[in-house]
Amino acid sequence: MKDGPDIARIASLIGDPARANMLTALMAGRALTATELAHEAGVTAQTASSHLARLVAGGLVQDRRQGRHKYVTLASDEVARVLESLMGLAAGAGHLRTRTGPRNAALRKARVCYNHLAGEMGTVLYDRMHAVGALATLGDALDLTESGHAWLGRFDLDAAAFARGRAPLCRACLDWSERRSHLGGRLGRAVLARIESLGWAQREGQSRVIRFTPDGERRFRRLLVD
Amino acid sequence: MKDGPDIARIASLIGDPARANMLTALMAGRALTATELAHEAGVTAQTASSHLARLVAGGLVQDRRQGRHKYVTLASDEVARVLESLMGLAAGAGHLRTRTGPRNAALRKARVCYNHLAGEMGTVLYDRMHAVGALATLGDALDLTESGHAWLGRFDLDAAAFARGRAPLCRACLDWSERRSHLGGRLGRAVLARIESLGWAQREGQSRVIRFTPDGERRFRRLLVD
DNA sequence: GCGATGCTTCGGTTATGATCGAAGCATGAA
DNA sequence: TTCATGCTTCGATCATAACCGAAGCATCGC
Repeated sequence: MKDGPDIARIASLIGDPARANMLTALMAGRALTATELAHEAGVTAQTASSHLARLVAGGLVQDRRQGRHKYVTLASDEVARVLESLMGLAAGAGHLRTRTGPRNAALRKARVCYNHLAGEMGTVLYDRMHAVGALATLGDALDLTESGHAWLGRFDLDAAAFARGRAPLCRACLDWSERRSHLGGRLGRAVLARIESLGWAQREGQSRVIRFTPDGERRFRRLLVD
Repeated sequence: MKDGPDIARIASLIGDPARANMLTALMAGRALTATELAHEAGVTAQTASSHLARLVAGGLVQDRRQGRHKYVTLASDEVARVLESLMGLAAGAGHLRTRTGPRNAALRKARVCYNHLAGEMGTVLYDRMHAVGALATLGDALDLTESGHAWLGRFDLDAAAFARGRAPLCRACLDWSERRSHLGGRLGRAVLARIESLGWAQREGQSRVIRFTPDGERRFRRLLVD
């Protein structure tokens, strides 16, 4: 009756529609200002302010003041993963908020999950890296293997260059549309950044959609199978 | 602003303290009756009835009538995993509902997560099976390898005997106390059942705690390292 | 048949919190 | 300085839903 962590506390935080909209918007990985989030949630600046105060107190988001702006981001990758898994449940229960349309198809194809690549393209990458032995799971710690370091050369990425931070280098993140894992962590972020800097794909407006160019997708897929 | 599944819908379901208590109680894996759940939640039978109706409608639990009783279980392993990950967030935010005590230590050591073994003992099993190559991850699909089938012989378990069901045979489930994966899925359930039938451990009362006997723990650990 | 038990429906009370208008307080620009 | 912008605090309104008492309806045991 009273063992374990207080699950209701944070669930009720996510359970309010306005706050859920804010959190969903923050899944795009960008830092957003308080007024931008108010707009996303469809409420006035005053109410958004109180919502944000609660989210900060609950440890779900972080805020950073810069001049007269207040920039807000998700507090951690773990928060993003919980949100993603909740989306999986909601989608499975058949309660999509939007009818399936072209916009939704694009979301399923490729989108940003906090700061890394998700959707079909994300899982393809993850699966391939596993198949060639670039990734190895030991316990829950997903690790980049020796050959994985070399393999990353195709992307002109040097894993050794990443400073050792507290956040894990690799992270398996469950994808709500594909129902499988994709690559998260600092490496996931780096790969996405690389794809963008190569001009293979770019984020669409303020949404989570990542739009690959036809040529970009071809190059990306070829890089995987070679 | 309005893409993706309706996350607030289910989060608000979990967000009510009474319902959260019910769901936490159901994490023990047993089917509970409506009145038992009312007691767990600390509310009267009437209010529990309406809460349960909501949980069923939301797809979080399943109910089965038997005589004049109503037996309730979690709807799926996925629900259990989401709850477990929410506990991880809540625990990380430092908002445990109970002060750390002997009861809590037992919970961290070994407990049941829906229907499989969690806590330190669960992660030890998972790590070991990975280390000896009994488990392999391919994409998100965790799989039992050839050698894994043989390895299971130590437990007198024959994976081939499990009927092929819709639920995956193996499942990595994130542990809120250990912050790592443990073994879920039908195999996880079978292993726990085996441990119990061997008398190595048993569930404690109505809680989630699994109490190993000194001898049982010794045998279990020896089986892993041999 | 009878009473007891388990669950549900109905009605009404109450508390929580989501919301906004208006005013206050910073910061940055002119 | 003065004005505009971004955010917060205060106060009040209002809707939602959590809750229980009482009554209703099944099912079980006798």
